[in-house]
Amino acid sequence: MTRESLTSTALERAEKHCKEQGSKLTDKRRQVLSGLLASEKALSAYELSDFCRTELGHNILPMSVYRILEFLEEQNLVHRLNLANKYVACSHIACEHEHRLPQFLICTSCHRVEEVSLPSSVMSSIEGGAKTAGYHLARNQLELECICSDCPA
Amino acid sequence: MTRESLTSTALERAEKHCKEQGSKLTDKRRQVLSGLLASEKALSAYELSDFCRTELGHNILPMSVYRILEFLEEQNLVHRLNLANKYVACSHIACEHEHRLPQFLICTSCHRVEEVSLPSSVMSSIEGGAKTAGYHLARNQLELECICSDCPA
DNA sequence: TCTTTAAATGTTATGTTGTAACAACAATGA
DNA sequence: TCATTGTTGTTACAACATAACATTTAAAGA
Repeated sequence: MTRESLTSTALERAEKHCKEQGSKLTDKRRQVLSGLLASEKALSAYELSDFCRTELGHNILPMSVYRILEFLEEQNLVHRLNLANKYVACSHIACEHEHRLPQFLICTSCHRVEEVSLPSSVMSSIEGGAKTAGYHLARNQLELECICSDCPA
Repeated sequence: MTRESLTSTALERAEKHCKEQGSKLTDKRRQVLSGLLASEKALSAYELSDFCRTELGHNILPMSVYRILEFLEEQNLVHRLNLANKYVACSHIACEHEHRLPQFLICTSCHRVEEVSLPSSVMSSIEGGAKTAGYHLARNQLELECICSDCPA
């Protein structure tokens, strides 16, 4: 399947998903989401604003991008990477997977991001380690600084 | 042992450590490090500049704090938390432990930080998961968003 | 000791990221 | 139509981080 058709499938699904939640995927929101879907790598809000303008011809100021990303994140359509202060589209919008807790491998060199699911045994043993120290996980989202196979070590 | 004596022990060790590396723990660097040691929680460079001035009477501008933190991080005397953009003193300066790969439990509510060591089996299984996806870990530093026992869930 | 050099810190300016507050506009339902 | 709510536009500003260059301090050699 081409990237374009994947994107349009994802946008359809996203629209349907929003409708089910009683909210709307407006034009601007669709533009921001399609920007993220079109990007190979994680983008900051400012980068995404630039990307939408220069690559897609959509003029969306950074402030709006922030608001829209916040909305999309609530809808689980995008993920915020706290380690990089950047955003990625959820890689499961266009597929039928049930939504699992996401873990991210972030290439610190080229900012490519892979969304994976580590074995639940790993997550539970991390949770156990935290509990021993008197903490509990606030968020089952793991972000790992990596180097991807395309980048020199 | 009191907090003060722990701090002075840590400063002695830090000075010795720097000497061995052929570098120097200058007055300013000592002041910044003692600020971090005195703080209960992770601090940003600006917060640390304020803390040094108001609590310790040391006037160190943020620009200098950044430079000094960079130095201290190279010496493994402080750790930078990318998840929070803040810094903590290494909790093993004053003890004789061999230095292990650090993992951090960060309370997102009060910013207290616990430096722990998860079982190496956990780390290797994470590493394995990354490898499967064609990535390898750039940094064996794990940062987890948590809630500590003092904060309401 | 004096001089030269390098390292550390001071200073100013500016770039980047993120949020607050309010105005304008659009969609919806009574 | 009018009132209400949600969305986007606009301006201002706060917080975080770095660049460039000046000044001071420390170290090393003549």
